[in-house]
Amino acid sequence: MPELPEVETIANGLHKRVAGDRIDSVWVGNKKEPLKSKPAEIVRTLEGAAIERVHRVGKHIVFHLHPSNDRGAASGRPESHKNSQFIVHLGMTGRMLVATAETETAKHTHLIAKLASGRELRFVDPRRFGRLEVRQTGFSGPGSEPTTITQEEFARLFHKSSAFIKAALLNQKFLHGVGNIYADESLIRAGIRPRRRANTLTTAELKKLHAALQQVLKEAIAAGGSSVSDYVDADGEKGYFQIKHRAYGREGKPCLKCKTPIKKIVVGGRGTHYCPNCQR
DNA sequence: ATACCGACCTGTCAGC
DNA sequence: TGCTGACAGGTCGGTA
Repeated sequence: MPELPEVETIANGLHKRVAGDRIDSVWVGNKKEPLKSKPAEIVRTLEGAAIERVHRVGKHIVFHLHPSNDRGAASGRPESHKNSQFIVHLGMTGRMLVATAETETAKHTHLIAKLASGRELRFVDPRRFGRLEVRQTGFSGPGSEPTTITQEEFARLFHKSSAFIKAALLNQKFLHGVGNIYADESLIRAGIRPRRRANTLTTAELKKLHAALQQVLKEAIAAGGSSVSDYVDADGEKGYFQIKHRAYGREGKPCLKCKTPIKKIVVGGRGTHYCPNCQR
């Protein structure tokens, strides 16, 4: 499900709900896939920690933790606890829910953190492509932040890559947070074909792509932001509405600009939608 | 360095 | 209704 705008919406929603709360106890499931850190380390790091802040880095949700006075001090390792972070990647189907204790546990629940407020933070992920990790050091993500990168940095990033521009946009080591939908949507807005080699884009085209990407992400975040609360409810994503896609999922439908049917091809193993007329 | 492909998993949906 | 196969918004590792 989630790309940058969705993760941003979810992270903001989580921040509103659980910042200031404290994790009293943690249950971790026995499936190993979603766990990037050892279960015992996740439990040790989370239990007793206060949630200071929740925000998005790339496609990751980052919980900044803070040892609580009693347990952190009593455990004798307040320093190691100081900058710990709980990092969640939702993969394709992951969800972080804030539920009441009475809410029935959904199938494929892999982690439950009981909060001091009586509520629970639950990680549910049927496909188990998501990842849960704890760190004692800061996490800055694998690449640059697409929402804030300058046009110059953006151009520098792609200038030397001979990869298809679509693949380059998806490469999290360049920009983190851009997924399949917004890669397609930024390319159609910029009028650039997905199979163009990144290093063949002119300065003007890179400029257009940079603007298109930031614009489409901004619009999508704004759309998601209006339904923040629903996203992390136990009921899931009801109420979330997406921006109008111009390319993604519109194979065979007329281009909104020139009526040419949108084409679908595969680039880098991902379904890729574009307008053969508008994109060059 | 890059492209392609399978693998990792489960759910859903179209088609028969 | 039930089965099968294709496909899904993500990432990794192997191979050419």
